[in-house]
Amino acid sequence: MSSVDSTSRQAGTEHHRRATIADVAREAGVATSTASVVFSGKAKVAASTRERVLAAAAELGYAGPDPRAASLRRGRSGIVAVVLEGHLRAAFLDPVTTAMMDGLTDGLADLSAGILLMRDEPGEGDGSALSNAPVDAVVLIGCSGRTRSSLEVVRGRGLPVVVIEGDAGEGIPRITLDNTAAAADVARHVRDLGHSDVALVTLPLDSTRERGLVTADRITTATVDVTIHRLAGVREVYPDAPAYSAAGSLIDEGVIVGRMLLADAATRPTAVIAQSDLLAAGVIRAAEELGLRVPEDLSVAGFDGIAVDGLGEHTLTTSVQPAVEKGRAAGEQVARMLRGESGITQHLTCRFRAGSTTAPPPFGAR
Amino acid sequence: MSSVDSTSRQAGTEHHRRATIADVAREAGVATSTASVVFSGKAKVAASTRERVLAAAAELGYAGPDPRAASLRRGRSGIVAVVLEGHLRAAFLDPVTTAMMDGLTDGLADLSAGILLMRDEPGEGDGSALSNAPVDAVVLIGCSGRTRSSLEVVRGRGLPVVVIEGDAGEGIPRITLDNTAAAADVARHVRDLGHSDVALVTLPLDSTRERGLVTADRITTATVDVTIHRLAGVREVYPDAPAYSAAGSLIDEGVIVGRMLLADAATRPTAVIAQSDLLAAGVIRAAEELGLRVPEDLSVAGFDGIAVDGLGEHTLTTSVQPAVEKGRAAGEQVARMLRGESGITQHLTCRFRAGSTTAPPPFGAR
DNA sequence: TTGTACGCGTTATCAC
DNA sequence: GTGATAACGCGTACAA
Repeated sequence: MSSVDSTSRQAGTEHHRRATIADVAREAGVATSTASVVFSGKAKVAASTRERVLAAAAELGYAGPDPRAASLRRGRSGIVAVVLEGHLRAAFLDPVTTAMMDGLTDGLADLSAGILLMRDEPGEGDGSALSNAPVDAVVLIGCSGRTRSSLEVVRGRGLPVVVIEGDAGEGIPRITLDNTAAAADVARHVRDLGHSDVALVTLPLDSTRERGLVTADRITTATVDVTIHRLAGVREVYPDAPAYSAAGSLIDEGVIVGRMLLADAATRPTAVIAQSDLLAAGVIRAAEELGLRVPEDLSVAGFDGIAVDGLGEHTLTTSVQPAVEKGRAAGEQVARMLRGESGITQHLTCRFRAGSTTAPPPFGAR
Repeated sequence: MSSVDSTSRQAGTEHHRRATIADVAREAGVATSTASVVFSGKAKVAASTRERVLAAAAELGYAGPDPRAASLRRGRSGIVAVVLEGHLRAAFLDPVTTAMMDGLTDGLADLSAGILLMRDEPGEGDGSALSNAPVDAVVLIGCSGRTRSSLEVVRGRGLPVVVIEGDAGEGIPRITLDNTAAAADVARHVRDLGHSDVALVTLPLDSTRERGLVTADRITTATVDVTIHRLAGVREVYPDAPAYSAAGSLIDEGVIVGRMLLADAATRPTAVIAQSDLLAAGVIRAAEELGLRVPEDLSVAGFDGIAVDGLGEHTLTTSVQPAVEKGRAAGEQVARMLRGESGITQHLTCRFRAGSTTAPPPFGAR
């Protein structure tokens, strides 16, 4: 499947030893501190001196201060770790996560810090990569039980931490969403349209990601806060609506669960409220397969307010969560803490958006 | 939209100064070197001594060696930079990229290196973040003209570099795909089924991402290698097939271009060959909208071999590219170069997969 | 097995 | 504006 082809010289196999700033200074006939300042720009240097230093650097092939040494001296590496759970692929499959990462890069822009991707590996024993990584701060995403181990490591090192959508305990600033209230908003919209026969599609309840009917038992053992909160919100309006959990936030999962819900015309609901836009898109797909028109025959609502690739014409009725904002807020808190100020917990709110996928129930239904 | 809620103590605002390994050694009544060895495990230490050191560390709240100092001393930071072009969100929207990132983490696993995400920011002047980041090596992804600036910086610093799907010039190891041959395979399959009336949907030709008919002019000014090569492969079999470029590798783009191709029954092709699975999925969607059955009325082939979320029943006829392998190979080359060996350019090959979306042309259609 | 001493490459501080 | 000096915190020859 692969073939080795040509070799190539390794970059870095130069003469002997890489030039240091001291070498450059000597070559230029100035003090090392002066050379340093030329590169950092932290003080004024005569134009002529600067020239000489730069010339010497070019001469010696010196490409600027070694970041490792600079980190040690400054006590800052300019890197912020982002800890995700599970495979990176899974994390980035979720549009909400990627939007959030985008916001994070924005929020961190002032620091011009890089983002170090890390998985929260439960099996990794003590060390994990987090203990050896030269990072200035850590952002924990979706801190469920598993992320706790990462948290210990981080606190032990005394690094600033921000948690997005999760609870890391006392004293750790968080970025949270009003999931319950927002879900209730969606449910009220559906109720106000006249629907009384409603089914719910939830995100996974726990790390087993089991697909199927959500029973009272399963709710009490659920561990994923987002799922729990959004479910609670809808249940404020529809206390008895049946709920089915999906194995993930995927269109195809929505299709599968959608078929389960819609297959039997006798028990078919007039509206489906899904806990994510991807699931909602899947439900719509399932409905269309069955020849149902959305929203005429079936109303479908989602959650997140992302642009679903492949949804086509429809504008989903949904609750738009400030995904980019979440990331930005986290980035800003990190910046604050690095400045020595205290981190602030922020609650962000979602905004209901009425789309074209919900309408009054079909005439005659219920 | 957001509300400040509660403040919290900043982690890291401790007593006075963080304990160092020297403090721990003193407290434990051993030499610093002994304490160091206890943490690194690079030599044998008497169990009793180890205990004392660990106890002292716990006492002082010492959480292990400072990674910044360790990096300087070792000359390694344990971080590999991955340079993507454009917004992170856009990059991670592409399933191929995320799969590749997954492979990269695997390939880098031996090094237990972290991945530092960086954008190739053309506007960022000289420095960019790359010059100040304490990284051991760099992986450049999709090195088109723009990534050149990053490349300069990296070479200047003498860091090992690997380029995935791009050409960075002499002496830089690359990971490439046999795009042309693989595309030709797909085209031959379609031809062997009996299709002679075929249309192509291509990826963007250049950074303008213009959507529309691909003319000879546009091909000569195209800059995206992947697009050019895959197009060339198909044209080996169908030299005169009309091609339409999409504005990106998205299902919705496939839908748009698909409609353009299929709207008019008179000029409708019997098969569409798309340059990515997402585009193919969109074309299928467009076909189904128009009441065409796939593959009975229209054959559709893609490229990539990814699992398209939302494609439902169909198994796409496609060329499966070793996306994860690409990442893994890059990771392995980085590992090699860090070991002091020379980097090797690797050509990976795609594997044709016949799916359920292609079939002989409808009876009567010439 | 344990201890001593040096240097990794910078940058902050203070004099000049 | 420039120069000398002292850390930054650790790893590791080398000697004991």
